[in-house]
This record gives sequence, structure tokens and C-alpha cells, in this order.
Amino acid sequence: MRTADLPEVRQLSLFSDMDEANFAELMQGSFLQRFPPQVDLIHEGDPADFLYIVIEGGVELFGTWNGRETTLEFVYPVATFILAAVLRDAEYLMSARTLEKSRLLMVPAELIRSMMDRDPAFARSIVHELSCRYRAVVKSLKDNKLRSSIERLANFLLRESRHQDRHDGLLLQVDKKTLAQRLGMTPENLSRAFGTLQEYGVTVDGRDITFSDIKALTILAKPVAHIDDPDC
Amino acid sequence: MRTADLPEVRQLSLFSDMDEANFAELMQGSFLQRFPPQVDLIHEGDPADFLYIVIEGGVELFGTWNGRETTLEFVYPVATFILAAVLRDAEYLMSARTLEKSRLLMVPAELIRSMMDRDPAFARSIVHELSCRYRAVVKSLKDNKLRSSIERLANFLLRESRHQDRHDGLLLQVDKKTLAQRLGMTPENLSRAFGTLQEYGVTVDGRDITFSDIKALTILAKPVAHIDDPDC
DNA sequence: CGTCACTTTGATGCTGATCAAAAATGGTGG
DNA sequence: CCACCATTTTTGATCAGCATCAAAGTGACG
Repeated sequence: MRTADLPEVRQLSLFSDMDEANFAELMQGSFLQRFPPQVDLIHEGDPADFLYIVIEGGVELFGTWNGRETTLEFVYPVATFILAAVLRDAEYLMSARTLEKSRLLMVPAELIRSMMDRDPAFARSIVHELSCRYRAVVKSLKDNKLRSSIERLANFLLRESRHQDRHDGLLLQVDKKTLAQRLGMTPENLSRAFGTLQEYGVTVDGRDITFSDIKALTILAKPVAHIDDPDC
Repeated sequence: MRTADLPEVRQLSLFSDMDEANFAELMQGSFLQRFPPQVDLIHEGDPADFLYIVIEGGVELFGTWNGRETTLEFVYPVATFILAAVLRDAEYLMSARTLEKSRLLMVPAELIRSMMDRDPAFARSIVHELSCRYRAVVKSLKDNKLRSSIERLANFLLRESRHQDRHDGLLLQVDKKTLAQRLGMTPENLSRAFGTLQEYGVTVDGRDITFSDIKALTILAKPVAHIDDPDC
């Protein structure tokens, strides 16, 4: 990969603590690559050849079964995906495709594993990242099992609004079809759910969502730290 | 904890590779404790004081929101739970209670974290265990989002049957009420689902389930490695 | 043998899926 | 810039899955 990109990557919390020489060796074998939107990156069942890190853009992780497909997670900068498969040298459990034009750092799995044994600071960072990913999936499972689709949507809007440093709305990062899949509902139902949220002061204009009564929306959504907090 | 229990614990894959002296130090601060059934062990939101390891018995992990409760996972020997919270020094995301009479090893969280920094082999084992837990939750999420309740039940029966080294049925480890919660359905619905499975050769006698046509059941369940395989 | 919790069965209603089609949107080439 | 096309989104009608409510049946245990 290009030397010009190195300082940027070095600052990622995953790499910032490790030994300089080890970092150089890790990057020697890695690729920082650009992808167009909607490119299939990996497929469930593939052997875990690379650890992926989203530097720019966005990635959708999804799973399939019996002809059905569901979105498991959106990954935005800066975060890893399929770390667990890499660490276990196992097959991917999820498939991944780019949501938009993206820059991804690809680190060979074998290199990650050997470096973990040699660089304790790197091992610590990996553990930190992996536990973060773990807790994100647990939150997602709770969101799905404990909430109705409207409640999931309302909480998603509040989370995303906060993530965008706003209190009065948000701009959807994905199309409504994909959002529906992420929220575990059909596009038709998502559309109707947005309709219902009008009663709670939510107006929709394409991808632009505005809240006029965040209090009412919050009362409906009932966000809690153990499902909705962005930090791990 | 008692010295008599040490050899047994030492053989757990989590501890088998670590340095002898370090293991002794870890155990010095730990407790191997017996609990009756239905004891609340931890509650979501509590600070992560201990890592728990199920040595004997069984534990239910569950989450709550807005007055609702759902079972996230059953944990049987030998496995850890709430490892991620311990590693991040964070609050538990899940609550836990014993399902039956159980023996649990409780290791102080701070001790786990400091030992990870000192013993590389132990750090490796922790990473191995954590990625295993991670993949289990991902599988659970896929199970929930991609399958109907009958499909989840059918697959649960097949998995559990295999786990019990049988091909013709199984003995439920929990009551049907708890199983229903684990499968994301109501007890009423679980009862009716068992009724439907009669058409696929499943007979139910209390906790004793028998398959007379495992082929038909498998065609209905369509188990796949990336959701149903027990290994990580 | 009575009590209590679990389980089953039945009736009914809500949530969300499916099917169908119209409307809106966005990208493309003339 | 506009017309055209493909895709996304919305709307409407209907249906299936699952929850809820109610009540009866079953079994474990003091």
C-alpha cells in the first residue's frame, strides 16, 4: 500500500499502540483499496483471508438462509468487520458488500494472527475492538427480540440523529429498501411506519428526516443505554 | 477456592495453556461457588466485577426492555459468560440467572485484565473464547431474523438432539416456558408449534421429544453450518 | 389430596408480510 | 434541458403468523 496513507492508518486505535516496526511489517502485506458501490466483498462460507477495516464509505454485512436475506449491520469508518473469523481462522458467518464508494484496508488474516502473538499492545487493541463488536451484536439481538418494528425505527432515527450531531433530524445514509432490511421489516412496512411516526412529529422528505417533537418521539422509542448507546 | 477443585479448572481450555504460577494467582482470588436454581446472578447495568464460568449446571442470559424480557442464550459447561463486559470494564448488557443447581467459577474482572497483560498464552485463550462467543451471537441473530418460529424450533430440536449424541430425539434441558422465550415465541405458540411438528414425526411426552422421521424434520428445518454448527 | 405452576386448547385480534399497482425519483442519452 | 426508462417508494387490499386473553387440563410437590 502507498506510503502516503500510512500516517492515517497508524492513528486508528487498532494500530496506534503497537510497535513501529511491527506496524510497518503489518502494512507491508496489506492493501488499501477503493471499491465502487454495491460490490460484493466477501461471502458467507469463504475462508477468512483478510481482516477488513472501513476507512471511508460504508459496508453492509448481511446473512442469507433458504433464499432469504437480512442485513445484520452497517459498518462505517472507522471499524473492522469479520474480526472473529480472522482470529479463529474460520469461515465467514456473514457476507459483505459496499453501500457506497469506499476505501477499505485489507490485512492478511495470517499476518494479524502472528502479529498478535508478537505484539502485546496490538493484542490488547484487538481484544478491545472484538469486545466492542461483540457488544454491538448483543445490542442488535436485544433490539430485534424486544421491540416492535416501529419501536426499532424510532430508536434507529434517534440514534442516527445523535450520531450526526443533530437533535432535530437526520439524513439517511442508505436507501429505504436497505434500511428496511436492516430494521427487519419490508419496504412497504417501513413506509407505513414512517407514516405512523408523523403523529409523533416526524416528517420525511426523501432521505431527509426532520423531528418537530423529539419529546413525543423519545417517549415512543424509550431508548436505553444497554441497547442504544453507541459506545461499547 | 478449594485446592481439590483446581485440577478440574486447570483443564479448561481457557486456562490450560497459561503459566502455572499465573494460574495459581488467578485462582487465589477466585471463587468456585454452588448456586440453587433460579438465582439471579447479575443484572444488566451492573458493573462487571467478575468473569463467570459455568462448570456444572446451566445459566440463562436474558435482556429486558420496557417491561418485556427475552432469553438471549443458554450457557452450559464449560463456557464463560459476560466476557466482553469484563474485558472492557463496562456494564453488563445482559442479566443472568441459574436454570438449575449450578457450580460457577467467579474470577475477579480486574485479575483477568491484568493477567491478560502478563500472560500471552492466557491472552490468546481469551481471544479464542471471545471470538467463539461473538460468532454464537451472530448465529443467534441470523436464526432470529431469517427464520419463522417453527423453523427455529425445528432447528433447535435437531441441534440439541445432536448435542445429546442422539439421532432419534432429545430431552429438553429447560421447561417449555423458558424454551419459548429462548426461541422468541410465547408458550402458547410453542405448544402449537409442537403440534404442527407432529406432521413431521415429532412426538412430545413432557420433556421427552422423539423423532420418527428425522428426514422430514430436516427438510423442514434446513439446518446450515453458518447458523447451526455448534463449533465456532 | 389440594394447591400452584406449567401446559394445552380455543377464540379473537394485532402486527407485519405479501401481492398488486400507482406514484415518485433518479439516472441516461438524445 | 427534456423525455424516457429503471428503480425506489408509496398506497391499497388481503392474508399469514403470532400474540393475547381466557379457561381447562396436567403434573409436581408439600
